[in-house]
Amino acid sequence: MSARGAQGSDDAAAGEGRGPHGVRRLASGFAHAEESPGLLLWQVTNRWQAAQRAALKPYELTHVQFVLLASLSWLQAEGPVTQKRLADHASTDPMMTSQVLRTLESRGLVERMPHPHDGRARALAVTAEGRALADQAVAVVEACDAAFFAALGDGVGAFARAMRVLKGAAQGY
Amino acid sequence: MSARGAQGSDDAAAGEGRGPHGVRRLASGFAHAEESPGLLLWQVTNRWQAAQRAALKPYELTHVQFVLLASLSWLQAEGPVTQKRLADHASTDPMMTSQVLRTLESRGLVERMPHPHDGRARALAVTAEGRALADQAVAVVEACDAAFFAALGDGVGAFARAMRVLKGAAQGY
DNA sequence: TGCATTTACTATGCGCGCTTACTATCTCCC
DNA sequence: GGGAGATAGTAAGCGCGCATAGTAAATGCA
Repeated sequence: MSARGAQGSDDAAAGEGRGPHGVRRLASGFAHAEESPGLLLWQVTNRWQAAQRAALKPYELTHVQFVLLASLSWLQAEGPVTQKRLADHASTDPMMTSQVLRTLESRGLVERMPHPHDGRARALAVTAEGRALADQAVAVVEACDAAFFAALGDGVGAFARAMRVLKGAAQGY
Repeated sequence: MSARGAQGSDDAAAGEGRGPHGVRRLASGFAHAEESPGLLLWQVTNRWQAAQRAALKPYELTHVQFVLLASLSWLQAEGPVTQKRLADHASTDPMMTSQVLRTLESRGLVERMPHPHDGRARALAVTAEGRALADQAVAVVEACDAAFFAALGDGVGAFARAMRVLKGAAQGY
């Protein structure tokens, strides 16, 4: 990429070691947006999504489509799965879940049948084709994930733990 | 990658500490999507964005609009800022940067003048109103950020370090 | 039993994040 | 000087992520 050097110099000089937990400054006129944990989180996730997108491209699946397909494969062993249950498990928005599932249905990867006991709900099922695709995709996604987090080395365990803490803390929103 | 025996009967039990870097399994029939680092990263970021959205709502700013506005405030002390320079600094997509800046321009928060030395480029500037809004927003965003990462306690330093490692590693995409 | 509340799902709309394709300008190099 | 390639920016379009609002069916409670 282009001006890595120039940017790196002023960024690093200004942003480094300000305080124990990233105390940043709000000067009289402008903010030092810089590298807050949240900003880093956002930027890294964007990169991660780009990596996932690239890995899933051969299968014509988006990241969310893959997550829902794989989650459904996992869940459906325990009986009929509703859209809400799937959305809860995957932490996806119910509205988006509905929309993505209809896309997957139109591609013949899942089925959305009426629920046996609840007239409002749908009973979801992965088709044979969907299952086969998910099996392939899982492999490349896990390889992609491993490559992405390889830079952390042994630190990936601590990282995942921190993520679970944050996820749990943010639950109460 | 590593072929492993059948795993897991249930979510929580099965997902815990499998190996140094999250070796998960692809069983005969279904994937154990579970809690991979990447999935956690994605879910946590969605929560963080929701928190930011809520914090910025009173100012009628989205997260990206805020980032670009604040970044521009920070950058423009060093001379004329082009859209590309801003996009590089904020790690945002150039296309989206263009679009968001025009939104900010229509609200009178930034100006997009012709660049003095480059006929292709734009010289960006924050208006007085934009600067005032950014100053207010920075405060609430930082408070929001602090609250979000408070659950990590002292671990936030290690977390930010890990994020920088991942960001650097993902640079080579 | 009858009615209010809750719940599962869907329609619409906005903004992000990115892809592809295009114009206009700048820069390099002959 | 002049052409080739790189670079700054924009147009159109797709899918996620969510807010708002609405329908229909299930549940709770008198």
